[in-house]
Amino acid sequence: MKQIKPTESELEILRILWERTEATVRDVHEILSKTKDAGYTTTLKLMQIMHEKGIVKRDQTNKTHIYSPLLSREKTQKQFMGKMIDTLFQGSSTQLVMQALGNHKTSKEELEEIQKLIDNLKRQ
Amino acid sequence: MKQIKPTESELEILRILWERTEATVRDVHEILSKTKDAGYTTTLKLMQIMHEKGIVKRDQTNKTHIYSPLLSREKTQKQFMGKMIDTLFQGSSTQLVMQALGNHKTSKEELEEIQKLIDNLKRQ
DNA sequence: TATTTGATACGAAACATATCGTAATATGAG
DNA sequence: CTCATATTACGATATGTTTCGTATCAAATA
Repeated sequence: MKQIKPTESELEILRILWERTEATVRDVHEILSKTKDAGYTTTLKLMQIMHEKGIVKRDQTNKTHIYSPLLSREKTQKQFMGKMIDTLFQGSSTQLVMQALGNHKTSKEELEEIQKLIDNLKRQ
Repeated sequence: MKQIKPTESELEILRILWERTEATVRDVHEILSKTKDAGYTTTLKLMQIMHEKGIVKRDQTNKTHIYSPLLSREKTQKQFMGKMIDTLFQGSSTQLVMQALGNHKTSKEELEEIQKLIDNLKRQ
């Protein structure tokens, strides 16, 4: 089993691809350049590398290639969460949850949604 | 405000320092080498770099230096969680919590502890 | 005191990541 | 068809991370 671990920059690109399911380099670059200051070829190169690594696939029937993610958001979330829980939360996902809830303002509605989930989990 | 972001290897060392509040290079290396295959000087160098970066402080009154963390576990947790929520969970800590709860087995006691926290939060 | 042992310091090498300049190429406008 | 433009490809550079060999030094010990 191979563990592909996207880098920081790759994650930024993946985030965009996850949102729109597919995009060209220009699309991605346009969005990226709103918050980040890098040239077009930089984004291109990154996406080419991601393709080599198997992080994204691309349709190159047309001159302008269209990229889409091969790693699912869920799988990637799990992967990073696992690492995080191990090294930062002493293996306890509960600690992580407490941290997350304690430090970020969460609306009443969201809290209730979480409660519902917990009730379900307890029932098993 | 400077953002010190420990690397992967640095986190592994920090984890050990957080657990024992202080340790020598040998201590750290001993523990590390149980799970990782690297030479003593590698660990030493890493800890020296961490010192330069201000991630750890060291008492060098004796020949054998004693290291301790300068970054708190809590602060580091927050930092990484923040990044994670942004890039992987669309800014929603709730989504992260749901993921964490859904994917890892959590005991009934822990679930109740979380519920207590939620009740408190809702009361505010 | 001379030797061994265990520690730090230093520098180099091997990788990986991020950035970008330039070249090649296809497409569409005139 | 020719030219301008948008795109990909390629390669080089800069920077950061990880690894380790060798040198140096201090303390214990024989």
